[in-house]
Amino acid sequence: MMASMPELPEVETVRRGLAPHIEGRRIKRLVLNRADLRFPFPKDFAARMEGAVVARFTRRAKYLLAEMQSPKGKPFFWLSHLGMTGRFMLTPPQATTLEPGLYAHEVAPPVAAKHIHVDIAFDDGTKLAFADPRRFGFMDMFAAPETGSPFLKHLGPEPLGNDFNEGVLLAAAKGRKTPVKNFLLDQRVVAGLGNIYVCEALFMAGISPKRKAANLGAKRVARLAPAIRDVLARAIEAGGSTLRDFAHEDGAMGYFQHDFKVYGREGEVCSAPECSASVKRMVQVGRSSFYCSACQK
DNA sequence: CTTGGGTCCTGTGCGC
DNA sequence: TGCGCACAGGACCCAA
Repeated sequence: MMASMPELPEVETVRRGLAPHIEGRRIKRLVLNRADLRFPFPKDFAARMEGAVVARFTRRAKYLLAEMQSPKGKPFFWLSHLGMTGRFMLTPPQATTLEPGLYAHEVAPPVAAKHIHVDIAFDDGTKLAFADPRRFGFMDMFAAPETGSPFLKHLGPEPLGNDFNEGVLLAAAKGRKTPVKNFLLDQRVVAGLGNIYVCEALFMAGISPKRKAANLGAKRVARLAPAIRDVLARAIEAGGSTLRDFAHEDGAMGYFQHDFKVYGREGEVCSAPECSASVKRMVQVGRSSFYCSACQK
């Protein structure tokens, strides 16, 4: 079993878990326990957040996006990125203790107090904390998405949305000399994939991570686009089941227990039927690629 | 425009 | 047993 890093499916699961608890609630108080995460918090972040209502809690790529309704000013957007180890922890109004792991995206021990960087209190008593030991996460604030934030400006299509298909992928791959692995990690091509799901999608599509994007060809792209969608959709389903499970047994929620086919399985026998090759690992763009050289061409 | 490399951060797990 | 180091990862930034 492997804890998974927050890529699109994990972020979506966090969104679904949190949305019903915070939508429509007003932030009474927000406390920053430090001035920065990966980047500094926006100027006057706490002051501008206080008093605002979370009108809608959405997602774009790996970003959580809250539409905030401010009584004293214009609506704005609050963006959060979980980085590698970022987690939101929710305490419902009646509860007295923080519930560590609730909506966390990975198997993790309780977070030390020193890693809790943001504390939010809502007007109904709901509390929300953001913890991130490695501080690869960050938050931002802006008036309009797409134009207002450097993080959203150049994002490609949502892989599960209507704007993503083989045609788009094929067009984007044209002339790209970079390996398909690097190509799919490029958020301008398709938004929300990370190292794990790129490895899995390429395995599912039978494509070598080393293949140049420009040399994919229509046939492989026709396998790749659905593979990307399938691998993400199934992971979201798995995340959804962890959300449902939590309602019945407390404690273990939000923990993904994905069964990856190649990721993290170096040396193991390939899971494809009839294939006896072993899963290989190599480094691309400074990150591990796991693949089966017999199945992926 | 494309591509590659450096940087940020810290807990974990390995080898010696 | 303890130390040092590679590794995990996303996204920005800069240079060529």
